[in-house]
Amino acid sequence: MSDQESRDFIRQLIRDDVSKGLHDGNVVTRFPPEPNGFLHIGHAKSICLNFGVAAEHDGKTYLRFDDTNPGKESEEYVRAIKADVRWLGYDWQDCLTHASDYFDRLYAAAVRLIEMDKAYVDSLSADDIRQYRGTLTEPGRDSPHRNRSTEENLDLFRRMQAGEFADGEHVLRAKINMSSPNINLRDPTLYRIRNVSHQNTGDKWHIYPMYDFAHGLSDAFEGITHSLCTLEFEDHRPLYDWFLEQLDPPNRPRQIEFSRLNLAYALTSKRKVATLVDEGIVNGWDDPRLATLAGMRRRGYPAAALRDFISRIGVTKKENLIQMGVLENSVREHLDTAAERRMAVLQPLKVVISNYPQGQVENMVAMNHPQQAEAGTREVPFCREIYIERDDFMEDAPKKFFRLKPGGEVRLRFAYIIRCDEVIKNAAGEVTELRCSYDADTRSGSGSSDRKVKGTIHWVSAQHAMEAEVRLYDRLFTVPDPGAATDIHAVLNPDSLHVVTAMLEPALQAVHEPVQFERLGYFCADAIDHKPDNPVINRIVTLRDGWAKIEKQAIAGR
RNA sequence: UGGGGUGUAGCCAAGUGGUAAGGCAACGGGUUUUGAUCCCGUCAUGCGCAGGUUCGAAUCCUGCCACCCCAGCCA
Repeated sequence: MSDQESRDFIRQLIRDDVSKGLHDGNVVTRFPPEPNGFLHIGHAKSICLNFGVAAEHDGKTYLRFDDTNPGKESEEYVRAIKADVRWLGYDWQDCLTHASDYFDRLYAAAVRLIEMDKAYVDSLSADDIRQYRGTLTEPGRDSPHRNRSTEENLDLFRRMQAGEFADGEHVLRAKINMSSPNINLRDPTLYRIRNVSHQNTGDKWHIYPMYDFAHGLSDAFEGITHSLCTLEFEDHRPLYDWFLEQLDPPNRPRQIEFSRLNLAYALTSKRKVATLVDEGIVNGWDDPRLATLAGMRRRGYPAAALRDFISRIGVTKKENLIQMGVLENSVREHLDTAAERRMAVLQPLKVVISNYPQGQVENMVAMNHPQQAEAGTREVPFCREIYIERDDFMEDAPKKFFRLKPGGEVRLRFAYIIRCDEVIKNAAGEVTELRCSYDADTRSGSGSSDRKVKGTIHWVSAQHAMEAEVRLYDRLFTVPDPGAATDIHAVLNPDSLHVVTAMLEPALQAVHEPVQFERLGYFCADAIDHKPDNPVINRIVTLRDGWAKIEKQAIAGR
């Protein structure tokens, strides 16, 4: 753990609590997603914070599904969320719960509030309740049902749960203060009628608790010491505390707010992502173009890189917009140290080495990692006909172009230096083949020549290469102006997924399963749409497990 | 315009009265059989603004300004 990680205000505050002996020095946190969609990069901040801070104090963290709104939630999402949290590297051990696990206790707590004359059944319509609530600048008015007798409230509430009423006929409200300057305290709804079955409790309940009522009490039931949530719940804290004061549970959690992660150009709104999925614009919540954790996993982002990214951005109460480059830098760093290198050619251009013996095959020794000898080596077959990347040749090359051009020389990585002698074109004037000659003294590692050339390029043997379909992905769904665009159609980029044919070297073929080619993710270190003027574009292709990395050289003049 | 928050570089972020850490980005240079990596260097006389207190202020006080959140029977 770095100093940076241990210094945010939440960690300081928790450290203070622990040193003061609060909660006997225990730290218990929770990550409470609603199972109504997949987790995205924003959730990673909350997961890392909650699990991280508890682990630092040998505490525990609950994974609690906040499933108080049946109909919008599903078991599919529960499974996906568990998988994502695990993949991110966190273990909730035996602390897996649901708000619905507490429905009985929550109901009992509501009854107690009624008995204390702190809650009542309101029979106003949703519209009327809104009218009575007042506005930001005007106080609200008491509902005509606010002074029902305890007996009548109890009876009505029991019958709400018994299924005697239709959705919306009644709600249970807390009796607090209709003229509070904090709108959350103007008699908030505790329970509403929902005659639908719940993924966890079936048809047992006809009423379901609201977030504010369920959340703080669930925290208390679980012995949560620090309930970390995002800034928009700041106004809810007085209400959170009100429930605890009224019901006085043995454990008193404390709510602390921090600012959510906003990643520039990334689409994280559940509603919008759901729309993309529902309309078939992406191939599901784990589409590699999405900023979901599942999408990033399929894209080849290591979980450790995501954790590192989260630790870099810090935890504060300030609104923020993190640049994509910070994430990409974390990913690049992790891939660079861990990923083995392979060569591949995405857009092949045939090269015939005319002075290389017909039929001869040499096995060139290639390092699997340029810095880490432990990664070992592999043999890559070399012969007279090879493919190079079309972009690695330029007929009218500018001065600064270091790769192959007519009459120019370039190093074939792990092999020889070649010179371009002849450019062959078709009737349309397109370059179809290059005739080159090689310098036999420049074989890689032979030590027989210390000749240097400026450029080094990838290649694959035409005879040994396997042709495979590879999906290339642009970066995450982007918006032209991250602050401005809210219209979902403005963010669509349907051309961002390409299926291309690549020529893969044998060592990559071994880990490449053709039927699962979409396991190949694509990562733009310096993406085209990000920095249109940057002449250097580095592509890193990664495999998710048993993965390799393919790099390409820069493309000049783009 | 009621209530709750937040302002330190292009983006994050430390700093808690003793003279502005660090990261990303950017820029300049070196090494390199990936134009990658790596290495070296540059990048706030300034902390939203204006006053005040103090030997000394990003830190304390006063007054402004800007931005974000709240009027679901969503979370």
